[in-house]
Amino acid sequence: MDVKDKIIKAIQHALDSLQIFSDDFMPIDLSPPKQKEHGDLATNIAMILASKVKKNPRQLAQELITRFDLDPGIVSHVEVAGAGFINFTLNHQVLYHGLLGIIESREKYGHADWGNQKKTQVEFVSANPTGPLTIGHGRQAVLGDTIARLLKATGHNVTREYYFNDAGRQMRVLGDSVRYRYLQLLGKSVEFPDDYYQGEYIRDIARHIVKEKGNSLQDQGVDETPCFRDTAESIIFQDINTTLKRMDIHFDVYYNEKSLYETEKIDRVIQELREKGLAYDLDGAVWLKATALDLDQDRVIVKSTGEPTYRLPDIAYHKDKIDRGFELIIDIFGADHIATYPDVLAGLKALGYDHSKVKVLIHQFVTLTEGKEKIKMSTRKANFVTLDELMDEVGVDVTRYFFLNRSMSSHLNFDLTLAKTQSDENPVYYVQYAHARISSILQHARDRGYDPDIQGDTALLKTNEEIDLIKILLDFPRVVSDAANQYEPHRIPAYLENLATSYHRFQHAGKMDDSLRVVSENKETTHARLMLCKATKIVLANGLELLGISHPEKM
RNA sequence: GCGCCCGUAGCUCAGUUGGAUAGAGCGCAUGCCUCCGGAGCAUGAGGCCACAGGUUCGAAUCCUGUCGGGCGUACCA
Repeated sequence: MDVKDKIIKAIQHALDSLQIFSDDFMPIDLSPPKQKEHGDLATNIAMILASKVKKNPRQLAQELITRFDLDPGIVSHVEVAGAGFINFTLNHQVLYHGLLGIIESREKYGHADWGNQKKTQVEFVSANPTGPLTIGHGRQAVLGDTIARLLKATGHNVTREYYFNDAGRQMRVLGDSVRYRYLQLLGKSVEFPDDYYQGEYIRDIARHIVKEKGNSLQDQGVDETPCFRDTAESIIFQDINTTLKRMDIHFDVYYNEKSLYETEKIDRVIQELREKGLAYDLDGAVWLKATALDLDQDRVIVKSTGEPTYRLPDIAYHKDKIDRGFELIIDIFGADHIATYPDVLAGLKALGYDHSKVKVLIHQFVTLTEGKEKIKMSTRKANFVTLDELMDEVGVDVTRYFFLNRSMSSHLNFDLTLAKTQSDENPVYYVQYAHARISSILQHARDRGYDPDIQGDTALLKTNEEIDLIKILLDFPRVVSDAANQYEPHRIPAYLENLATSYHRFQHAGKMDDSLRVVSENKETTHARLMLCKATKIVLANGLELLGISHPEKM
């Protein structure tokens, strides 16, 4: 990576000596070109500056490269190409050196420390306990967990948090739904309301209550005994946590909205807003003067019934996050919450807080299809596929990979029949297979008397397949840092598939040509190639680890 | 009506923040192992990057408009 800095410095030097200064702060772009014929790194600087200094870009590029002072031990070749690109080819020594670095760093390879242990919170899932987690929640759960993993790997001090509310109207309806099922189980003929929770799990909870309490609650309304609601909540929450654990997702903090009331944080927010003239009364309700904060309409924060709307606790909650010292606060929401967060940010601004610490990531919905049928998901109507059902069907690794494979801003089309029938052709197996295959070849080498931990002469690695593979391995830290920095986990699977392809190609070469076999009579090449295998295995494992996906030794 | 997201191969999706000849997986066609894992490798067919303008050396990417789909636009969360 210092290699890149050295080249940028050389370019900067050349520009200085030509008396070219770009006054607007413009970083010099130096990135790997798409095609390998164009070298390892390329810059477009000559094309960008050409018009400013009134020169033809190619000519300017020529002038620049004659002024470069680069160690040939680092950059073996520089050329002007295309419309004025400057392409750099790295000396293989740089690659060999990097390869050794991977093996030394092991499970730390790809990790970085630019997060500076910044106190970071990732809030996700945050589903109220009204039913089992669905495929829709799954996308968010996996995204949130993986973003947390990426941030941790880049040196952030990460807290995973789950925010929930077990007090509102939803929970009352839930409790009453259970009560109705309970009465039905006791043989009462009561009609189950259409807009109540229809799911089978409600019956299960009711059965549980019958078992525990018999018919002793048959004359109790939902407001007279907390039993229906509390039992439902505790069973459902347990269920949610079991599902999350199954996906290897663990939260550090469960934050209950209720506590915001108990500690009077809600009241204080209203008071403070009033003092600043940013809240006012109208029609018996309390309004947030959002128009004074560049939003298009004012919003109710306390209803005329005296109950707050979701906005108020959300503002108080985010204020509390900042008060707890978080310097980076990541909220992961589904597209249905798109309208709510500007009010929350405006509220924070109104309270004098730095809302730029809050990053709101919106993921689009999962549209579920079965063949060509589109299924509308709704917890209330019991029209959903649970995450557990999905994992039963395709397994945890496939489930996680499926959600991570695509960018969160794109709508995810989930074809159930396809997921079931093609599960063993999922690209996740392709990546895992490469890892297992390496384990196997390392074992094979040991069986033949080789010690894979002996350091070989890396300079013997020089076929196209070997060099390409090393270059991809060395790109891993950049990919991880970019993925973390942009909150885009899907870059990791894309990278891993590419890496797996490159590895398979490398090992396959030995099938076509004996002199390219990894394990052979030639001790020197064998030791060198085993190092390449080991380094690849490390990167595959580290990458899969970041995704929360297993990296089996055997499949 | 207004706001956000999306429109790229038959299907599902990438596209390194504006770069060189637009990619992968699945599906389709054709090849490749007596020995390191065939859950693999190679080759091929398949594209008006939704459409129309604009910005510049250069646009799938940025701007404007149109069409199509999703989600919002609550004194629901």
